[in-house]
Amino acid sequence: MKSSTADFYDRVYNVVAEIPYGKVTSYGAIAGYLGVKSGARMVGYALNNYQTEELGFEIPAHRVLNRLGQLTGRAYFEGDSMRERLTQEGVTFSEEYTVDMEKHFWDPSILDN
DNA sequence: GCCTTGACGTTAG
DNA sequence: ACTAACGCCAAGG
Repeated sequence: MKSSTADFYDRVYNVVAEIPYGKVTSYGAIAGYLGVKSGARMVGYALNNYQTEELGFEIPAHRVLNRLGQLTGRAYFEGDSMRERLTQEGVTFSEEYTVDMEKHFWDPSILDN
């Protein structure tokens, strides 16, 4: 099978779409799950590309944070919609723009189980 | 076709 | 413990 970049993006969207309500994960976790350990930046790039392309179904990109739980992509959302959505889902913040991922972290690996 | 930038992560100082 | 730099891969200029 041929591994193209579009494939990688598609898998990113698929994984992100599986993130449960009130849970969050990191770019690195997704990249690692997809087998591209050093592709954390590509995950974020994929999400950015998704917003512009818009494939037809929405994905909870606001539940994807960096490994520190910081909402690094909040600038790409309207105002504080990212933080507001997470708060609305019951996600707690250790700081204004830092999620307490110790309690809400979701590991993509559970998809294999 | 080369150089810069970027929703990250790890290692070195 | 904190800050700086490098590595990673893809896209745009």
